[in-house]
Amino acid sequence: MEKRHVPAMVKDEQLVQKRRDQMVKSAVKLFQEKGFHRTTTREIARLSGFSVGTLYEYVTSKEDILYLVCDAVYDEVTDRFNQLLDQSLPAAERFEQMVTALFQVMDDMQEEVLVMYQEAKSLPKESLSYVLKKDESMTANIRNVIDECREEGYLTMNEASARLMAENITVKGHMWTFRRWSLRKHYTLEQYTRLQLDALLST
Amino acid sequence: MEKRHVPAMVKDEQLVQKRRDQMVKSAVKLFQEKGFHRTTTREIARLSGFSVGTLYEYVTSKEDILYLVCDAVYDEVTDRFNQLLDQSLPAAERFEQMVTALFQVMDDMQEEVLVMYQEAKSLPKESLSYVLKKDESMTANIRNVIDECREEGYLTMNEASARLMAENITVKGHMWTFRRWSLRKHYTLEQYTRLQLDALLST
Amino acid sequence: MEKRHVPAMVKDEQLVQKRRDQMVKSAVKLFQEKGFHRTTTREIARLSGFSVGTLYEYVTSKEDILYLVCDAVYDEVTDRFNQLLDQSLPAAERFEQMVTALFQVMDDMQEEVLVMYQEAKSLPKESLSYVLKKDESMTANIRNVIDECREEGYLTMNEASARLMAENITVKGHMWTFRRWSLRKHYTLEQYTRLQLDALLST
Amino acid sequence: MEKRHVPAMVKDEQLVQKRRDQMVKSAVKLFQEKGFHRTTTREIARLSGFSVGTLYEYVTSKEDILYLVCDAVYDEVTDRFNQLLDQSLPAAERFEQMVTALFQVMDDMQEEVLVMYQEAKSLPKESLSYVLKKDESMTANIRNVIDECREEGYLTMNEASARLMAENITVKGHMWTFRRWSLRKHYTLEQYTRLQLDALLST
DNA sequence: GATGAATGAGGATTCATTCAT
DNA sequence: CATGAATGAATCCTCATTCAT
Repeated sequence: MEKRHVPAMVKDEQLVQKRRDQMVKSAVKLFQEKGFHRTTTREIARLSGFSVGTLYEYVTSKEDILYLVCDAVYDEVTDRFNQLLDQSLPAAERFEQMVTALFQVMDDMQEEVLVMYQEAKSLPKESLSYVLKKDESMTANIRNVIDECREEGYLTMNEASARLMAENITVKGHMWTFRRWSLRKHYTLEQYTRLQLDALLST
Repeated sequence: MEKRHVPAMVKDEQLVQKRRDQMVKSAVKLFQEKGFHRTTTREIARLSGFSVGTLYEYVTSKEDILYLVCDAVYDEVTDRFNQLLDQSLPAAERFEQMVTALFQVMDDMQEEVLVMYQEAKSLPKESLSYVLKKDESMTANIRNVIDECREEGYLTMNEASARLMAENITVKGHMWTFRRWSLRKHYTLEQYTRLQLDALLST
Repeated sequence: MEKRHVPAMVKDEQLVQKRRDQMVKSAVKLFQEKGFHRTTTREIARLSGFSVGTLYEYVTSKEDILYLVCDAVYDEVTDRFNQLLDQSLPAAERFEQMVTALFQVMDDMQEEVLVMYQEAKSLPKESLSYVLKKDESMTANIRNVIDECREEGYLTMNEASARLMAENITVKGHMWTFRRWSLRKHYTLEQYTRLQLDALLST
Repeated sequence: MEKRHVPAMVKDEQLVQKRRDQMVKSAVKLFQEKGFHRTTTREIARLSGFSVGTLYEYVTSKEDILYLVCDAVYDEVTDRFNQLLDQSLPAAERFEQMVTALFQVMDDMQEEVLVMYQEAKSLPKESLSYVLKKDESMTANIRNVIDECREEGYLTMNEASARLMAENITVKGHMWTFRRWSLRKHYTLEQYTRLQLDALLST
């Protein structure tokens, strides 16, 4: 999936990457505290360690920053998730591992995921659909594991159920972040993972 | 649960209710299109059929409007949900009915629920916790049905699982609205309901 | 000096007078607390015990109220002042009595005088010059006493000095209100009066 | 006396000073014409030669501007006053010189002093008391000259009378501005000064 | 005569974006 | 490349005044 190109005035690619990383880091923190709309470009620049003028050398608009944030968060989520997966395991363990990994990543990246969840709607249409595609691709990965489990006979369910299970797992991951005000009161991550696995596998 | 009092300049309670209803209706529409922050008080007033000045006779701030929206949406969700429930059914049917009812309400009130979901975070702290309490109480209702099913032996699971199931059902309801871009492509409401029920009951 | 006519919708002259008295009383209190510009017509109406609508039955604009306030204050100042004067006294005593009376009235009507002093500048031109005329007439009264004292040989000074002495006395009266933050720290009204009399008469 | 710090967004201190000088100059003119409340920030910005946005780079609120005006006026009054004083003169001349200097400054800075006089009450409490302190310090300066004259035997009066004389002189200075509508009709500055000196010294 | 709901022009303030240095 | 001062459109909210009941 090709990324949406975000034009920069500065040519040095390395520098562009570095500055944008700083911006994303600051933006995540600020968006989390005050939301996208209540955060000013000045604040993002200041926290990033440079001036507004500089910020606009690396980005065309405030919305670009939000896009970069969403993009970066999704990339890191995907990376971490993939790193936790071990392709060689047998079906039963693959499934458990996959869910555990997903929830672990969501736990590690709570703030970032939450920000993306709550602010993505402010993206311009095109960027939004790019982000949704990333989500779909993540769900597709989950779906793959499910399908492999089905092929190995570990899970028995039809097409439609498998697809929905993938969606359900994605959402169960997300809800660990967006309903944390409720869930953390009653479960640790391990308990949450265990119980959701039980529910999914109807033990 | 006591509502947060929203002061009005106008004394006539009937009129206050009427005008606020108009405002809420307009606000839902506009918030859905452009989000809370991109919607102006003028637009809300115009769409409601009166002037900004009048709007501020019924509300203290823009945030009040958001609060009224969230409050109204939750009230209607709860009302409709309760109206669809039939206390006299046997356990198995009660459970199905409850889930079906919830999803039905979510489907009927997609826009409203979605707006509340996406904009509630812009509420001032106090109003936000009021809204969260409403959510908790809704989940508690679901939990009650689950507990009755457990008492009747229709469902067997421990405390922790029951609690989580309630949360899961709530979220499965919500996700029908916030993931509709994905779910509608593959399922009708009926299919979605059937499949989620199957998943919940591990048929 | 003919008063500026302030038109009213209501015909009953008695009622007009009564309502305006209420308004003036409320307005003085509010103007003193928050100044003319920060006081709203709604507040004046409420404190007067009737509605904004009613207020505008007795007055054409907010500025009218300020005019009524200034007018009323000046009238009462003049009344009280005159009542304290005893025309039959000999020169020396007349002078002391006049100054004492003036200061006494200023002390009694601090708030009112201060409000008039600080807000009169917000009057429309015409009303302002009416108020200034009242001030001139008050100073002229003082001047008369001075002139009588000169005629009786109690005071010896030329025309220009006499005129200025009248202005000085007027201002010494006013300053007891507008510099009260400083003067009250060091003098009682009696001390202030005594010392100013000494200064005027160069004892 | 430490000034109240007025924060600016712009870092360049020189520029801040320059822009604030422009603002103060424009504000004095506008406040004089229409008063603080009837003057808009836009007008001040326009007359200063920049935009509203720029204005708010140098000031936090409209009240800040009023504070800057009062502060600047008092500083200039004090400066000019001190420059006109000659410490080396003998008592009698010192006194005359001081009063003459004060009245001269008041005459030179009529508009500014008047504005400060009429609008200071709109300052927030803290700024107001700062301005009052400046006034006290000015009066204290006058008092010093009086005390020196007493020590040199040129003036004989007790403590309380000396203090009041200082207040009286201050007010006689101010009244040349706030009663100019009356005083200018009858006196030139020189006449006014001469007559007030006579009155003070009971010639 | 009294009421108070409705109006909308007006005002203070913010902030994304630009551009000269 | 970096800076940060300048811009002004946009936005929330207020309040004097009106007018239908």
